[in-house]
Amino acid sequence: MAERPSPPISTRKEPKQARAEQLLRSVLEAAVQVLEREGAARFTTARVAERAGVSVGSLYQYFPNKAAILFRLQADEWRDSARMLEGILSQPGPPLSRLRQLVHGFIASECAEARVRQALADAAPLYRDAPEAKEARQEADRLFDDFILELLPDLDEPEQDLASDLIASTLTSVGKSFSGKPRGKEEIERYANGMADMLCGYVERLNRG
Amino acid sequence: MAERPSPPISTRKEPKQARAEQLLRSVLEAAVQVLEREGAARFTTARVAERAGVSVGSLYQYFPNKAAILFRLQADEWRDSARMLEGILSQPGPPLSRLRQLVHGFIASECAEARVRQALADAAPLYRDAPEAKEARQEADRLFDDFILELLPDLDEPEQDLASDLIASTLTSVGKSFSGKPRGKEEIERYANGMADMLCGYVERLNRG
DNA sequence: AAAATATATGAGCAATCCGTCAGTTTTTAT
DNA sequence: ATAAAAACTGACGGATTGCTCATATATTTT
Repeated sequence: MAERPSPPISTRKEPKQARAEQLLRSVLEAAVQVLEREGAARFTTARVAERAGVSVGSLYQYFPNKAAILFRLQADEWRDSARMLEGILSQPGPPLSRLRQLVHGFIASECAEARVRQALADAAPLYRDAPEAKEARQEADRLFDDFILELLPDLDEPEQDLASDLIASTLTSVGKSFSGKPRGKEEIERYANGMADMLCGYVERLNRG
Repeated sequence: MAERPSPPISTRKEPKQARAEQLLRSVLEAAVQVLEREGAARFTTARVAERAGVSVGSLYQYFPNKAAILFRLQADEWRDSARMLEGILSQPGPPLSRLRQLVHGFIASECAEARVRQALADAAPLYRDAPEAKEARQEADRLFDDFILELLPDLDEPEQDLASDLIASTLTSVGKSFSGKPRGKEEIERYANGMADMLCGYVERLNRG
């Protein structure tokens, strides 16, 4: 029905010695570098291994296949997003101003490592349909839904869901599209402000009825 | 600096006989089918040729490389978008109601052939950085900017540009993200309404000052 | 120190894919 | 009918890539 036969992505073996952990770190770091410098199309296990100063065989002891490396990088970023959401959710202040914070945070983090994110998105078909992907998103999704609940407390559930989808998509996809070209610092600021205006306006409108 | 060495994408030869035109049509049709049924990863010149009932060599007489086929499909869709924009621009009626039309049109067309669009987006790295890509977008971009001018006549140019970027990105990227999963008919309607509310609210807010 | 376990290596296999080109067939021009 | 031009064919070269496995090294345990 979908893209590729959906490769197994779970991790293969846990490192039990210190050098193994170091190796794993090297591989992940090298993976990021290869993505950034060479792009998704030239992202190769051989190249990652070479850049990490490690043999391909070693790499395959801790990752069952190429997709697993990419998935791991993406999952780590989803975790970071979840942490950011947590931070903003736990802070005091009016919900709308925290929505603004969220927008700025998302856009900033997207632009900060734009090339890696772009390459990771280009490689998405390799891990997108894996069952592990849904699970990995869940934490961030749940936190975001909590936030929406706080932003739109008086709405029916179906309308809440719709707004949640819409706002989340806007944050992630529009951010990605914006970070496609390299941007200056104050350009980023202005864009984030515009997007925050748009989303806050939408939330206010929904709350008014 | 970027992804692939950016392959040449211009068309190779014009068909001068009727059967050649037919062949070209067969290839393009087959290309769409391969994208839809097999996805971007399995999109191969050999497979396209086979499905078109044609030899690879014939295919390469009218397309210089694989990317050119994909680019052609994408360019065709951009042309379709431009036509839709033209249609909406030439109609009478208040600008905001036409923005709503635009939203519904974009979302509907994205959902109608979701699988092909998705696959085409997955393959984007192959043609994205080609110089022809910018040119192919231009018509639709220009028309959209005209529309923004009509929606936000009293804004300074930098703010107009920002709004244009933001609204265009929302239309395209959010639409794509929404059509990622298969959707029911009235679900699409509701989503388009939500997005139209959001964008119209934003435009009103900008016009108010 | 010796055995057992964990880790690392990298040559090489199997699969795939893009694109070419020498040769054939069809259409058009003369 | 003959020649020239256009279109079509598909086997094949060259290149890349994902991943394995027999072997070697390092670490821990006994």
